Amino acid sequence: MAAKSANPIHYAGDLRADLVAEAVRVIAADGTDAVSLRALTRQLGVSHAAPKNHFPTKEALFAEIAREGFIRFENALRAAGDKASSAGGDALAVLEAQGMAYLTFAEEYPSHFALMFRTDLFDPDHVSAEGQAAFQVLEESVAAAQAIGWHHNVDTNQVATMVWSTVHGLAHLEAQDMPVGTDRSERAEVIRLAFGPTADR
Amino acid sequence: MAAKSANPIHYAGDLRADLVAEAVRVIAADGTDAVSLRALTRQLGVSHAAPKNHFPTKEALFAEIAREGFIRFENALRAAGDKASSAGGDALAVLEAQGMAYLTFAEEYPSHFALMFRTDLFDPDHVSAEGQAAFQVLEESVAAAQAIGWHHNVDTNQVATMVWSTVHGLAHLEAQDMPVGTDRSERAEVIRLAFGPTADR
DNA sequence: ATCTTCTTGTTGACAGTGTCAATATAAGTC
DNA sequence: GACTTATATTGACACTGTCAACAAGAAGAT
Repeated sequence: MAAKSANPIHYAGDLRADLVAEAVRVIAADGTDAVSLRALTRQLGVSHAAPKNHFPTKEALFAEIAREGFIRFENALRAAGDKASSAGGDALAVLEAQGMAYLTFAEEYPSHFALMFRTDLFDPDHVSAEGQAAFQVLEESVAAAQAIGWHHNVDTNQVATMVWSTVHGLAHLEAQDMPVGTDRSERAEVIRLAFGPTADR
Repeated sequence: MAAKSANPIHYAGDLRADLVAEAVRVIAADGTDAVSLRALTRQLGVSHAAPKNHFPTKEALFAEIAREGFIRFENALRAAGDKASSAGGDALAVLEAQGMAYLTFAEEYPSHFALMFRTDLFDPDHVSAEGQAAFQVLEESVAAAQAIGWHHNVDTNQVATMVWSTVHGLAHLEAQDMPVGTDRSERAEVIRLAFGPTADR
């Protein structure tokens, strides 16, 4: 009867998923710099080199979190748009709903959001597909809003960039706890201000 | 005749300034995570503990760079506003000029910009005064634009937040080399889109 | 001028980090 | 059964930020 084997070979559970989950926790608490692979392994009760099999490098772990972030992100945008649409909202209402979803996402998944745009922490090529898919959702909504008259005489790319920038900037400033001058409860007003009716609609 | 003394006691130059300058170089090239105090000392030819006298910790070095960033930032905003104003531009033209200055700053000082909003890398209290001063410049310009009719019936804080978010978001996305869908040469159009004439002006 | 104190640098040590190589065990495959 | 593959282990390496103890020169006081 071997006394407490020193070699429990297989991890009880999904180490890959648990590494991601634990890293997400650490990032939310103390930022991306606070992530230490060895600390993660200690927390999960495995040896310091165990992550190697799932993520060859720390960068790979970060890339995976960012990738998952972009996927959830796109889903959140689509869900918000669909909901607004089936509630009878017009194309501009859909766009506003997606803007709010952007902010909600950044608030609900701060760790993912913190990584998604940190191109210095991982190779952006590994998530470019997911990132472009997310931007495309916004771009489609912008085009739809233009079709009903909103900024109808302006290049779609430009309007989409404006929309994305506004909502991304607010999300980023809020994520950094910047004193944005206005209360978070008034985010909808701020978005409506940028997306709001123009002279030609 | 002492052969190449092993103890050059005083650094020939301003070590504090050189540490900052070298760190800025590294950040611009490889991001904040690539900054290593020991690598900096090697580059400057001093011992690994030399920075201690000027920056007790790495965080202090980052805070100093961010602080300098916010100061230059405020100056850039003021200069752009003054220039537009004395060129005969109205309050809205001033605001647009400051928006462009925001983007130019992020482009010219990418390292400072990368640090300024990284509240996980240093104590934000150390730069809050400089940060608020910069935001106040924008807020004043917004108030002036409202005085000539632009979004005149909306809370100034909300409009200022919208303005800041848009311009900050675009700067941040560009800094991360995100495919913002529109060319950089069209940034002015994007800003004008967000700050542009509304139904009531 | 001498003594003292302060500033700014030095060396040496410490625990902690990511990554690699070599190894061992369990699970899956023929 | 034997063989391969996947997953984990230990041990090592160079590197990191920080601390303590110390030294040399500058600045000030007497």
